[in-house]
Amino acid sequence: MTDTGEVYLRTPLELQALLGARLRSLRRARGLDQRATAERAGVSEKALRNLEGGHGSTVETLLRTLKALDALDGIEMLVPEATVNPLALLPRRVRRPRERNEAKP
Amino acid sequence: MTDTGEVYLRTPLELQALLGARLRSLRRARGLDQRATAERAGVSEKALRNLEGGHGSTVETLLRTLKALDALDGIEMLVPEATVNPLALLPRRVRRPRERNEAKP
DNA sequence: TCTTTATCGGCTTAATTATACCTATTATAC
DNA sequence: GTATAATAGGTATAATTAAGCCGATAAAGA
Repeated sequence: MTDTGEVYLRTPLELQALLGARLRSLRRARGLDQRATAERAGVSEKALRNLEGGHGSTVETLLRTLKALDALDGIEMLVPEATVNPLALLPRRVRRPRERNEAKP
Repeated sequence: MTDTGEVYLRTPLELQALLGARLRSLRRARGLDQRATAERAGVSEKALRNLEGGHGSTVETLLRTLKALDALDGIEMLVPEATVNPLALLPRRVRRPRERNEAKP
């Protein structure tokens, strides 16, 4: 991050690498090794290695790992409930994207 | 979340659904539709629908979407740099998991 | 009513990831 | 030096996801 505190990385590859590195640090801060963490998360050690190494992973593997590391609260901050009124910041939008009901097959 | 502010969902499926719902709210708060968001993210509309619907997704799709929504700062909070000294909280661990160097192929 | 827009879900094929297993490397313990 | 533990990375197969299509549904506007 820059000295202003923003994430400056751009490519998906760099972002994955950053996320993985952070997860690894968090795991170590918890005093857990990959084997124990993978077992708690219910994923394979290889999947955890790929996640930590930034070599491709699924959202499910990520969430399972976060839970195993007791870091689920991070989701709240990652994507907080949007309490912002969508209408408040729509200069160019004419019609408001309405809430859709279930589509009946 | 409970009134104490914690995430109470358990299963990976529920977590994916929550994450997807949050992303959808965030997208709407930005005044974007799925088509424009998918285009900005560089993913297919189907992949974005799966992500928002909690129907399985990859970390790459997640990160691309977050970037398209200008929500990358959330990563900082999701998994902050672990400045905690691992040795400080290792009651049962005998040896410290050392930093490994690159493995030479 | 008819049209347009946004979303949804199914489908097929291609690409990616998960799993299980293996060997190699590094650091620590003995 | 040897043994052990933790991590890295390769491979083959199975499972999952992405992409690109398609038609359907619901809401809003003309």
